[in-house]
Amino acid sequence: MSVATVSRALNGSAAVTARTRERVQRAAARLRYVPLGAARSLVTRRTQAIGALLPDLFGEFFSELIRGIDVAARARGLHLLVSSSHGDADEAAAALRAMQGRVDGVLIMSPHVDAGFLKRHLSDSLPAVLMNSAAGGRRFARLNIDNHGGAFAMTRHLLACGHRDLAFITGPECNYDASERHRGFREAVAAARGATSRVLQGDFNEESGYRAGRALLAAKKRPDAVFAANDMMAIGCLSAFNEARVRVPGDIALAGFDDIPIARFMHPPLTTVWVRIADLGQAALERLVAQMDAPDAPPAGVTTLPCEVVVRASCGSSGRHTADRDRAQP
Amino acid sequence: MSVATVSRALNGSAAVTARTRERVQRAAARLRYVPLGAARSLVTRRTQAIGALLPDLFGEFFSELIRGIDVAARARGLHLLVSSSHGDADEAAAALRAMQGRVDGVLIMSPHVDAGFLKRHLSDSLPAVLMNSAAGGRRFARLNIDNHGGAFAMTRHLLACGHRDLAFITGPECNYDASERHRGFREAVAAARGATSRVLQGDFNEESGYRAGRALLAAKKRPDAVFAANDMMAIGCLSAFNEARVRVPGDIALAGFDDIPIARFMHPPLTTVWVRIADLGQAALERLVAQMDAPDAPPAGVTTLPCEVVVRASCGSSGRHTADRDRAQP
DNA sequence: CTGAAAGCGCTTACAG
DNA sequence: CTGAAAGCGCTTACAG
Repeated sequence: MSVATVSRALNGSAAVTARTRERVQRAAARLRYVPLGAARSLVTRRTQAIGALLPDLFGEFFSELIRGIDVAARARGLHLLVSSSHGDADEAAAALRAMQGRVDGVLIMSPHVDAGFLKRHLSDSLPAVLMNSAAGGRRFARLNIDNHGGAFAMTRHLLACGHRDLAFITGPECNYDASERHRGFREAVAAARGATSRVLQGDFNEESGYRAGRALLAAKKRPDAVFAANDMMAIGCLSAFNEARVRVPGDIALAGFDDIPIARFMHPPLTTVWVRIADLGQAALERLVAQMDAPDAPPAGVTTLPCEVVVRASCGSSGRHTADRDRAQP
Repeated sequence: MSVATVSRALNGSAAVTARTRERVQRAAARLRYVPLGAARSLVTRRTQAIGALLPDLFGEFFSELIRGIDVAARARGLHLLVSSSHGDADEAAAALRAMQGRVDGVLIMSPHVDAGFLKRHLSDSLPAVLMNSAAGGRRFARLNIDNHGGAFAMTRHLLACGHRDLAFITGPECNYDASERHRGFREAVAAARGATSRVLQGDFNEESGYRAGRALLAAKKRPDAVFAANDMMAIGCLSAFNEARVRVPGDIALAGFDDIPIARFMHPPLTTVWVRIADLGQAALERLVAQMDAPDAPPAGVTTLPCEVVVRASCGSSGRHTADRDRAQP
């Protein structure tokens, strides 16, 4: 039996008798034969792998995101190559270059990425989808969370609860999500009469939220409500308040962003903006696959995934309420 | 200039003049040429990639673990292929088979894996390292957390705090970490005079901890202390206690396991067992690389990483204390 | 130090 | 339906 026949049998070609296919499969199973990916890729020009370039892996946000990508990738028989934790643009560039020629497409989420960066480091022929990125232009498909809308809605919610003196804990500078969330906050405050606000710098980690919380407690006048640009910082901030016996929401209201799985288990359960993180990963992968299948199709443009305010106990009452414990796990 | 020379220049072969190398590199940069991984792999028999087979990706444990693996892999120029979320042994087997021929080695952490499974689905020639696995035998290197020792030490700590009526929330059945932690608890209780215990079934997710907490509150007699087999469940349990206005540690002490980054930000901060999760991933990768470099070396045996009880506020005082807020982030 | 040539293990027209 | 043969893009002895 020739290698050609074996190849056809294993790859499900129609031009093989059932008997032959079966014999081949049996033998392959017995010998635990697995075709060498490299050889196959060399001739098919497909690696059956996609790459994910991520900024970092701290916290539940990224485990959710990777999970969404992984599930969608496996459903399509694609392998997932991850690369993360690059502190600067050079490391991100190296990671991106190293992926080239090893993957059929890349998913990119990185604060260091802008149009020029991509032009320099990304082959024109490699399909790519940007997640939560300011850059993109016409060349790249983009998938964004509605950071601005979510932050705007949450700020409106805080105002509707009667809070007037608001504080915002920002994410890292130059981070697109962070700046969009900040913008949503700013605009909602500007549109409200009699509302004042202050801003504290954070970096999306718990520790920076904790520090911001301490700083707010030390201020001459404490705010009515604190809106942290993500849940991790809100949790850090909550920890500072709890430590100081400042009651939430009795003394200060507190809100986050992302609705990471743990948010509902806080004390008090955290009011936050629900982002379907895993869905973002999944949608991004599917967008990428579409691009890989039709490389000459027109660029896909920007898709924005909606967010939703999830009202729990940390902001005081506002009339509305969500029976959250009953909501299915994402 | 021949392709051979280009290849040598790009791969750092000594047999090339500096001038030639420079010309090649300049041209490669200008054309954004990246050697095709598949072709290179085919001839070198190295993919420069390693695979990580993980059971799931929920929560901070896995984001920490992947981070540790990723950092160590990048330091060695290796790509990281992840595969997770397989609900049963068949899916895990498919994932493992699909990786074969695409990676130079695999890191395996999966509750579905035992000696027979590995024998059936893993090529003899593929280096592999098992993390937190009961299986292994002589064929595989293993890297385990000292689950038993950590749980034993934590239970001793609870007893030293004066608690006598203990409850344990277990992890999923058939999970090695879970059963080892349970064993540590059981043995420490058995060795203590006058101590009683009860066990509640959990599955390592917050929700199951929450349910266990509710069940404990509904019991005729509440325990003095609850030891959850991981932090996620402890957090869920804490949420149930907080909701019911049961004070921790005033009314019931509570301890977890893993010391995920968020544990210290709970209210009260969670006493738990510190596991250097990222270090586990990193150590496993280094063990794997050693095996890849010396495939004929004798199998490495079992390494057990120590754990450490981190005393925070959730279990009441015991004399000892850890200045935890000051501990450097891992 | 450089080049010509073989060969890695597959897939896929092309014959038969 | 099956097989012989070319070729994918690299690396690496082997000559020169």
